[in-house]
Amino acid sequence: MAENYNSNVLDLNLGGGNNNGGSQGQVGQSLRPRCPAPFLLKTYDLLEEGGVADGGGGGKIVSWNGDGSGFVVWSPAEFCELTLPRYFKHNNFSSFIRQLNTYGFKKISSKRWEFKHEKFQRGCRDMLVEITRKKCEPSVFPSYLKSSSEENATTSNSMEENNNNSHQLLMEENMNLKKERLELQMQIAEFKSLEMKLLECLSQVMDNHQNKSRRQC
Amino acid sequence: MAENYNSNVLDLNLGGGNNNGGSQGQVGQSLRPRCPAPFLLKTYDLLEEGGVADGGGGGKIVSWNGDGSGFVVWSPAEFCELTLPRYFKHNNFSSFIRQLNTYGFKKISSKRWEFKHEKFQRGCRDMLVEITRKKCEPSVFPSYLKSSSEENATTSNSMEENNNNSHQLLMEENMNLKKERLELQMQIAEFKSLEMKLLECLSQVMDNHQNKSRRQC
DNA sequence: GGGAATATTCCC
DNA sequence: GGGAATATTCCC
Repeated sequence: MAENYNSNVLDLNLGGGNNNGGSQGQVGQSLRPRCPAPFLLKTYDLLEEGGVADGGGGGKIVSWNGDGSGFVVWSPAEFCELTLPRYFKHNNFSSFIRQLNTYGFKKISSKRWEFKHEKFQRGCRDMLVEITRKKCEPSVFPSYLKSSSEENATTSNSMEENNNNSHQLLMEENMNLKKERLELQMQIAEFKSLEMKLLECLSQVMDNHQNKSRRQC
Repeated sequence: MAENYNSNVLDLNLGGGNNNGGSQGQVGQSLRPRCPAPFLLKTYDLLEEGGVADGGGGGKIVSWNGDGSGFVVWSPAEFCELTLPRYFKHNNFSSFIRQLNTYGFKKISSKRWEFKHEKFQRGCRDMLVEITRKKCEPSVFPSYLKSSSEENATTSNSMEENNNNSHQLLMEENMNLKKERLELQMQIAEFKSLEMKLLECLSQVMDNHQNKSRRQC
């Protein structure tokens, strides 16, 4: 039994905020949260417990796959009805899938509901801390931000009434630019910290190398 | 009875996304959502129903205030235990309060849990659509950003002639921001190339190291 | 799959 | 009270 999660889908205090990182730019791979996201812990524990052992019919509802490198939802219907509500505040398969995607899991079979994540493996609960939510890292900016940089031409026709409007637009663009600037500055901060770490690493490796060479003389 | 919301706190499909506005920049008050936020509807309906009529002891749990201009949670404990879970996915008073604040309600008594919102009144369910989530409209930027955005605040007194002037200033600031952006982007490009070189260097050193070790065996 | 809105939680 | 992270939902 695992009534430790949601008794009645209430009394739960694991849900939202995670004391991860606070307000620190949080560099891609560098800073590591202290504890895994609640979603990951719940999903892991749910597997350790077999979802709910069995759905009454004797068949498994959900389990690790053969080599523990992923997991399979054998019975989506029972999974939704019996398993999900005991761990989460819903019983929708799609919400569960949405979370899997958010954390970078991949569906690896078209024939059954099997999912994998490099850092989500049987016996490796400690590794969960390595899994982070996908953030929009590569092209940092929301789609609506991209436009503003190129189309400020404002094909103004009716100048009169266009005044207020264009002012509004300018203000908006301005705001977006500032937001963008902040994001760029944060990226730069991250690069700086990354560079520092790389240099440190390099110097350690070289030190290490030298020491060994010396010892062998 | 109002088991129409959360039977077992599940089966609920009203929760999250609201088909309001789509992806349209959504300027302050202009675009009006077609339907009120789920939170507002639930809170309104919960009042129409008296929370759960009474808590068994005969006393009201929650109700409109005298003139219907606000509402009072008479018994927070019962409200959490009995009312909240029937309408929401939780039983935490603080989460309920957080939502009230998000939608701009005000606590109007230090002696009891009474809340008001101009557009939240008994008999005016249609008015709920006017209530919007507080977004970070006024000072969009995190505190540490404010500096630059306010330096040009132009404490506008003489509105008339200030129009053109502020427009001019905005354009200028805009231009500067774009220039700045370009510079930041170039810095980032450099960092990327630097990172690449460092990583390459590191890998060479390590290769080198390995080879030597091997040779010395 | 993933963007984006709302909901819930945690923390100041 | 409100900022910000995670969760849940809706929609493309």
